[in-house]
Amino acid sequence: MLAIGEFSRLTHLSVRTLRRYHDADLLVPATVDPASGYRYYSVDQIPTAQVIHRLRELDVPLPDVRRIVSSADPGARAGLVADHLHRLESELDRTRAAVASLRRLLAPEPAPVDVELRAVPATEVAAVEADVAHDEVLGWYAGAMAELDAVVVDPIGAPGGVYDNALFEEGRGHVLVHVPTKDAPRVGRVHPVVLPAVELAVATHVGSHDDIEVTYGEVGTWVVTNALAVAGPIRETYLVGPRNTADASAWRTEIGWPVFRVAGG
Amino acid sequence: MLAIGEFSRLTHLSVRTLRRYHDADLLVPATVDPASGYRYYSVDQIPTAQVIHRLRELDVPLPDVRRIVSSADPGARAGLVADHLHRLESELDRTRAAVASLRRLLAPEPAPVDVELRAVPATEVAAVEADVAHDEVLGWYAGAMAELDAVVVDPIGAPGGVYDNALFEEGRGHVLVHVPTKDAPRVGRVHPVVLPAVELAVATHVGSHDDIEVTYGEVGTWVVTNALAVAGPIRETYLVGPRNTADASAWRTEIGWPVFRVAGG
DNA sequence: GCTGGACTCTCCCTCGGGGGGAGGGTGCAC
DNA sequence: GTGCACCCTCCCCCCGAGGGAGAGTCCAGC
Repeated sequence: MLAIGEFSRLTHLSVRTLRRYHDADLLVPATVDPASGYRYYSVDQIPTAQVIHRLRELDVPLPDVRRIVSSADPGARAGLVADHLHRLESELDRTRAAVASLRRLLAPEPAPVDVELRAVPATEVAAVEADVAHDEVLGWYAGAMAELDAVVVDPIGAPGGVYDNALFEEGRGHVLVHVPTKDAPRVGRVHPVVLPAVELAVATHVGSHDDIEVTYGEVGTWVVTNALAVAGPIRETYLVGPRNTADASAWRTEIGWPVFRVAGG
Repeated sequence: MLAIGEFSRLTHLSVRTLRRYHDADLLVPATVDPASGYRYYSVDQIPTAQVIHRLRELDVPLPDVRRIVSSADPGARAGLVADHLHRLESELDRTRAAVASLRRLLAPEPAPVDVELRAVPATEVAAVEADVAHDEVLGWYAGAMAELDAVVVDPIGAPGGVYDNALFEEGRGHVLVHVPTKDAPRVGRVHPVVLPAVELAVATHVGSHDDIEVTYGEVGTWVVTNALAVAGPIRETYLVGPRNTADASAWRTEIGWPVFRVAGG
């Protein structure tokens, strides 16, 4: 039996952290003296402590660590770990995107963006929609678009998306992806939707979506300087996207922001 | 002039977050109505908001973000950003190491480790020492070892290190790297040191240092099961290391833990 | 000019995974 | 039997974000 200080020395986890792990039911001492409250650990607990240490280095949340170390079945354990490695990978993607975008934002002279005002009539489309959290949008989008592609055989234009502002303001919001078609079917999640008529401030973003926010900013500036105000969910149209070419620099995304004229303008 | 809600819509930063950035002097509204306290932003602030957004996605701490966006000189700004990208890279290394180690920890049957007790006499060495934070050890080590290599021309053995336990328990501690030699010089940070005589529990770790903790655990278990206790800073000896071969799987690191016999043993 | 509703303000609580330190009880070698 | 290192619990702080209460403000429509 090892006192907490000695166990700390053997595992390179601080005494404080060991106590917290006890409180969190993550690494319970082999015995606890009921009179003094002293924690005593067994040498058998060293490997467990090491696994916990590594998982925490990967920022795995404590409840998930508990689930992993308390799962007896090595197969299930490997699965849980694999899940977290996937999460790390997607975080890595996010980091890569932010780095790329930052480079362009800090580049000496960003290319100017042309913004125009366009009246768009009400349009019937085949759509899939849901309430989605901000960091799940990419995954949800891939699934929804695949389903649309499978169901809609005669698209009459480029696919698009409609993104509620709450998605950005509150981290969660309504998202809709669509393909324009006559007689939209009603299969699975796919169903017909009529997108309402709006007046859009439209700009075309060229290249990867990593720095699409730059174009959003340009549109926003244009909208404000032209005495307009933003009035509804953002529309995007994927003129050229991953389904057309793997070369992200060739992608063309139309960004449309519903606007209305401010009284004072 | 844009009210906070509109600016939020244009930048995809939440209203809450914008207020916090104001409090933190990070993104100060162009004007604040002194009577009502209402914040009003200018469209010129959109690009700044976007840079901040990206930096935060990279987990750059707010004070550092402030330093970056408030530095007028683009050169200095690029330098600050580059520093953070370096930090991201080293975090990535840490993640890689933790993943590799985790894989080995969860591997079905880890190789057994031979531990032996060895009396080591007092030894004179040429050393470089400092108080270092845990996450700076690797960088400090590289510099110190390079200086030792440059100064010590006639090493009579493999280099080594002595690591205070506080390094692990409190995240900061005394570290010493050394090369055994006769008549150690006193040049720059290099100076002679006599390592005291100790009794060491010694094991040899084979392979990359990513999972050296596994061997530490084995030594710890051995120490305890042999009725010994840990008594001082850890010693490592780099029998075969990066200076000998780039093939990490061939590295051999001797781990020595000073011990003394427990009375009851 | 008034009213209603959307918008904004400040202030405090919560969360997660740690660290610092106070104040007091324990274990054990001498 | 005494000194001292060790251990205990408890509370506060940190960061960067979100939730919600309660009150004040802006402005379009009437």
